[in-house]
Amino acid sequence: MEIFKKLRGMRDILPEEIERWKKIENVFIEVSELFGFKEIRIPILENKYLFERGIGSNTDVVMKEMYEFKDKKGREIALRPEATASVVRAYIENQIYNKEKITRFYYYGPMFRYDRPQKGRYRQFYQFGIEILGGKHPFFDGESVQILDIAFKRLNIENFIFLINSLGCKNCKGKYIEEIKKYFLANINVLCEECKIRTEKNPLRVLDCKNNSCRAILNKIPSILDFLCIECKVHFENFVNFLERFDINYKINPKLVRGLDYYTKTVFEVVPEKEDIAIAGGGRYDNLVKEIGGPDIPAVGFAVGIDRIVPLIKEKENKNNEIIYFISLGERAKIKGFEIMKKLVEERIKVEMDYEDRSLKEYLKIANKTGKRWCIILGDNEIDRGIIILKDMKEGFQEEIKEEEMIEKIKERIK
RNA sequence: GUGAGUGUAGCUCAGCGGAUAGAGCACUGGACUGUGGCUCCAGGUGUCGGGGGUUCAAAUCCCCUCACUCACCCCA
Repeated sequence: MEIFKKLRGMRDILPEEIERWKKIENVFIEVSELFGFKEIRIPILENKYLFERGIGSNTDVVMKEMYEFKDKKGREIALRPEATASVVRAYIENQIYNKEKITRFYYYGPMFRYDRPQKGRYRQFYQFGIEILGGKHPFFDGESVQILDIAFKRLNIENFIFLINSLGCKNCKGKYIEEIKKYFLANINVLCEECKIRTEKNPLRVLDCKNNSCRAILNKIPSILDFLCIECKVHFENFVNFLERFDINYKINPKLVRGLDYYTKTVFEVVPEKEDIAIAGGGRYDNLVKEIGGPDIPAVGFAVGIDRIVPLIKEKENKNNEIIYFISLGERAKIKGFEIMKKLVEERIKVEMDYEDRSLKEYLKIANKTGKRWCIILGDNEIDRGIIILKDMKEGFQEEIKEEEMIEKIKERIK
């Protein structure tokens, strides 16, 4: 018999880990909602060209990491590699810009990229993200960063830093690209193979190449920050001032470019200190809405990699100890026991029962091993006397409780 | 897509040409008949990832393949 195994890059998240996931999700949802964000749920499948147009057809994400296929009618479909393009599509399709000036969305769900799996990287991974549509003021950028900062701190993640940069608008970004392209062409023989291609297709990407010979010539390259037009420059300064004013731990990195084409002006990444894996990333995308067929509307947002946050959360509480383990001995006790169990459930008390015929000793072993603190023991003796036994596994203490007083007493004890 | 490492009991691993493949933990039963954890005793733990080759002899060496892990690329 063939044993089926999960697909490469996929994973099962088991109950003992779920508590941490839920905690993280809830913190991000809560903080976002406090800032007036509303949830949007978008499809996992989209027209493949939405991503090509939105993210950029020369990006790695689109070129080699997209799960794509044809459906039964031959339509070109892709599993979303990220959510921004979909959110913007929904924003345009539902004409939300006609309903409000500023739209604040948050989303949460699985994304798919056909990557080689490794630490903190999966083919199905989970992102929480926000998008603010309709605002061009740098404080919207600041707000995004602020939400991340508050959420991470609430999760007791302390040692992280925001790497920030500005890519400028269409004009200054374009001028800068021209400039560095000329420079790279002049030094083309020094560049690695990859970067020779990048010089043609996406010169910005050469900036964060880790190859030594490429890095050597990058030292002499002008900073993009010196190419910003007045508007972009002021925008960036205001953004930085915001970070200063609100005590955000940040560092300007003029080489930070990011792999998605739609970014303009502000870009940022959150990196835990002493690690070079980004746990969140985002920035402004003032041209994207127009690019995929909507009106000319500026926007900013971020995405957090939940898979990468989970290992940073320490606590691992055992939630099992709040479930009462109901031990019923014999057939009579099973029926009577289920009656009692139902009453407990109606009172919102967590309880579980094992209906197999086991000895009391075995039941207690199981309770102990699975970390239960409380057991209810019910056998013929107890039924005849109209009582139940409530046992505290932790203290090794047990008491007889009259059935009529049961709910009240149990609530009191297990509180 | 490129490179490196690892696949042996349910788990963590040892064994690295030689006999019937081992340890700890976990598991099952008993000492203890309706009272767990501690202790002691007894016991299954196995296609040695899969296929092929070399050899008198392969878990061990070689080739192929698959899976996992890590790194590069890129990203969350």
